[in-house]
Amino acid sequence: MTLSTPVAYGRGMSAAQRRRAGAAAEPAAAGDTRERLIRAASELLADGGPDAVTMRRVGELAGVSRAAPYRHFDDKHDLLRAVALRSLEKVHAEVAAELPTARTRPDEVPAALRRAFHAYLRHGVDRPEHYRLMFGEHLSHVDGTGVHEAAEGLMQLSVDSLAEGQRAGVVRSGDPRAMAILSWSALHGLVTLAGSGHLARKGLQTEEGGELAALVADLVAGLVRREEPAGRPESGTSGSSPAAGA
Amino acid sequence: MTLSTPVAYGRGMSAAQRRRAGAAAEPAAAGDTRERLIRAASELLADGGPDAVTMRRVGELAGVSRAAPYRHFDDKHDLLRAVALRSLEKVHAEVAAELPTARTRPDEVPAALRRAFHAYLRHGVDRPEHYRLMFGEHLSHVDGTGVHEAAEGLMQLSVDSLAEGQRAGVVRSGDPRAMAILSWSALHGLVTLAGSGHLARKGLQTEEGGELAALVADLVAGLVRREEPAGRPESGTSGSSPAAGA
DNA sequence: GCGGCGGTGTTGACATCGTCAACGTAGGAG
DNA sequence: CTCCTACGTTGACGATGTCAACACCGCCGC
Repeated sequence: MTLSTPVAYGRGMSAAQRRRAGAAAEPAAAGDTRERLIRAASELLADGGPDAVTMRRVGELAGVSRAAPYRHFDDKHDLLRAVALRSLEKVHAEVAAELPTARTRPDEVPAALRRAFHAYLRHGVDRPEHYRLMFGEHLSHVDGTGVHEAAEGLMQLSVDSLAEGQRAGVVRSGDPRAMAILSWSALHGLVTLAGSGHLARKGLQTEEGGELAALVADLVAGLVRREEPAGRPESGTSGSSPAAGA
Repeated sequence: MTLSTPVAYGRGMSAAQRRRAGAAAEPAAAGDTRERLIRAASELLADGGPDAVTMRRVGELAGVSRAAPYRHFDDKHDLLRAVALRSLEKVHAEVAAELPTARTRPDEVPAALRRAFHAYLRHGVDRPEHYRLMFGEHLSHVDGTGVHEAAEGLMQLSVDSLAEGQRAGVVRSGDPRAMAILSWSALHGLVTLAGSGHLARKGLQTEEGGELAALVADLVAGLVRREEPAGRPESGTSGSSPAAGA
């Protein structure tokens, strides 16, 4: 496929104007181009997969020329790293918003954990390309500057809430870090499996009731101390006994 | 880096002769070049990561020209798919060799599961690039022809042994498929985490005693019915209670 | 005021890559 | 013998990541 649209980079362009227009409010104007580059790369990634993310296209979508990104990022990897960090912050926020805290009533902890795990799963399944970017290829591979730390912070969320749950007496005893690693691992695996089509994917469409939801319920059930207060309808597929991972 | 070795493609070659020779019995000599191409790609992948796998280099390493691979594979993806399938077969064999069967004595089931899980982990950690190829990017992404099925077969191994363990009364009850999915997910996550450097990696050097080994022990402990017959020394890091996932 | 300077952006160019088309050859089928 | 098919080779094309060279613009010290 040959791209037929040459795209007018003309100096006139609208970049400058656009900057002026929406600049005022936020960190908008400062590093405006940089911001647009990240967003462009992110969009291309989501729409067309990793192969669609091309420095030229990123520049084009951001309204600059093909070499402009190199004024803001060392490298293509560097740009992708920025995208990954953006995504990690987002997941972090989404998960943290659901996680039980010291103020959560103890009997609501299991439900909170389910919601948090579910948020993680949903994020991974809804944005598979970003997920792969974060935890797949480039992260460990080349560099991890910042990404490692961000991922670490993400896991720390689990560690903290599990410890919290133990203090409240609703999470069973054990090294919370080991439990967090295993449960995060399981979530990670579920995202991968689901994204690969190995799992029925429909399970995630509604908040509850799907196959994935059932597996998450199993996972949580393995973490809590006894029986959860049955706040939810039967969780479909899964077996009867508490099944899942520390 | 400019490659300076032009490689002598001599017309003589031996491919045709070799084909005639072993054609009858197996796929042994048949597709000699094809075989070398796969191995070359595999080697390049292991040594230099995905970016090092280039059709030109693959051809060169296999002793043919840059376009020769296209006589055996549709595509670069097609070649990589063949490599992935090769790896999957290998993991399958390694895991299957350790997995408990109907002939395994019930009290040895936990140890067998530990060994099998460990074999999976070791494979993933030792050949990170191949692992990523199998379960990372290209699998779900573009095509999964054959790869999906192979991965499915891999998981079926777990399902079967869990069911077997249930029949022998040493694995707790529950839907074996759900348990297999969660435990495989956890393993997958552990491989990813370990390969990303999020985990201390040293744990895998010796068969037992490392952090990863401890996590595997936790995982298995969550699957078995009661207490395992304490065949192993204390497993370091992990908490006291059965921790891990179905 | 002004001269320089760093930040930002642009185009030109290069090596490399995946891939196709055209061509050559060698051995088996007719 | 001839033709066909399988296999391999080189030439070429478009696309890509990246660097070098150049242009603009706003800000600093003089």
